[in-house]
Amino acid sequence: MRRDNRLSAALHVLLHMAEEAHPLTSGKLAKTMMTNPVVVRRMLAGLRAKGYVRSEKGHGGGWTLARDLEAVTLRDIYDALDSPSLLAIGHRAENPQCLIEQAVNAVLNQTFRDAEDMLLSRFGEVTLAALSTDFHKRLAGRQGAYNPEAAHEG
Amino acid sequence: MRRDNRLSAALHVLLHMAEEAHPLTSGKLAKTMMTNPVVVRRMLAGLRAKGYVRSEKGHGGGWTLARDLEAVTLRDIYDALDSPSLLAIGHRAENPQCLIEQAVNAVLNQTFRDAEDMLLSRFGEVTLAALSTDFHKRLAGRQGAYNPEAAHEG
DNA sequence: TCTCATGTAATTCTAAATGTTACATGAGAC
DNA sequence: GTCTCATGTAACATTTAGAATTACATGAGA
Repeated sequence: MRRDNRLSAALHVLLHMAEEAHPLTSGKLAKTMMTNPVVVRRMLAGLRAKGYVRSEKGHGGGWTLARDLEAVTLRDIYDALDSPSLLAIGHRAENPQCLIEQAVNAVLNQTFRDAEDMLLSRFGEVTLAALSTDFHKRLAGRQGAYNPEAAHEG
Repeated sequence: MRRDNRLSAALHVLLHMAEEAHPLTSGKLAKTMMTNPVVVRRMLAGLRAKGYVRSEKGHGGGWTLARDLEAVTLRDIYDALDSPSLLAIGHRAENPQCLIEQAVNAVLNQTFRDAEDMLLSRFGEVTLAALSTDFHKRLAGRQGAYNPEAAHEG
């Protein structure tokens, strides 16, 4: 099954924005993400609607963070992306007449619910600030300055 | 995201087989599952390879269970279906040069791994016998005899 | 040898993410 | 004002993997 990358992509974009003082254009971000500007705009539109980022048109325009990194969790971003489904497996009919199917669904549903709850609560525990701290630790380990161009070569 | 139904479908089929003393044809099972005989055969081929079911050709042929219900867990079936991916979300590059992407992946990977482990260990705890018991409880509650035809009407 | 059922390859259908094109809108720069 | 830059968005194309279908070979009774 194909996997939805939007959460990963959104976090990546947000942290890049956090490293820059000026607005970043969707074109620039798209190059960073090796994707298309429209894909970036589409994704960020959801975050803007929830107030996590701002966008401005015209010269010098682009995207900027609208919130403190401490104030935003992965859960917030996940929700802003319209809560894409987390699990790749499921079952056939939601309200089957067949009692066997009901028994199967009962077990699977409970298990799936628990797994989703676990994922969401984990997401709620991690802030963008924590991710940023981790990034800067890695950066210090490399003893290099931040260079978004070089970071995405090859 | 579209969800993979094979685990649910396989469990459903296996429990139907458990209720019948004679072999069930893929055509009959397909009608039960409102799907196509080839889909059923393809799915059951994986289970047969692992020894959970048997198939026989010709008159009176079809599919039968090859193991005790107590001896098979949902995990066994999941593995026999070739371990379809459990999570619908993921990330972009597995070994990104970008340190931001690395930081993002580190958090997401750990979370995803934990969720998958939880699902698999849950699957390992539930036997087909437990599902069957649940089914028979529901059946007793309905005070009806088992009737696979009626169970899948409408 | 006829029929039934599986075995399996090849093809098509489908849904959802992803990617692309095209063009309208609005904000500076000049 | 108008040119350029950048977002906003609709419409369309591509991709991917599961699901469904078609077609035919194989083998086991009746």
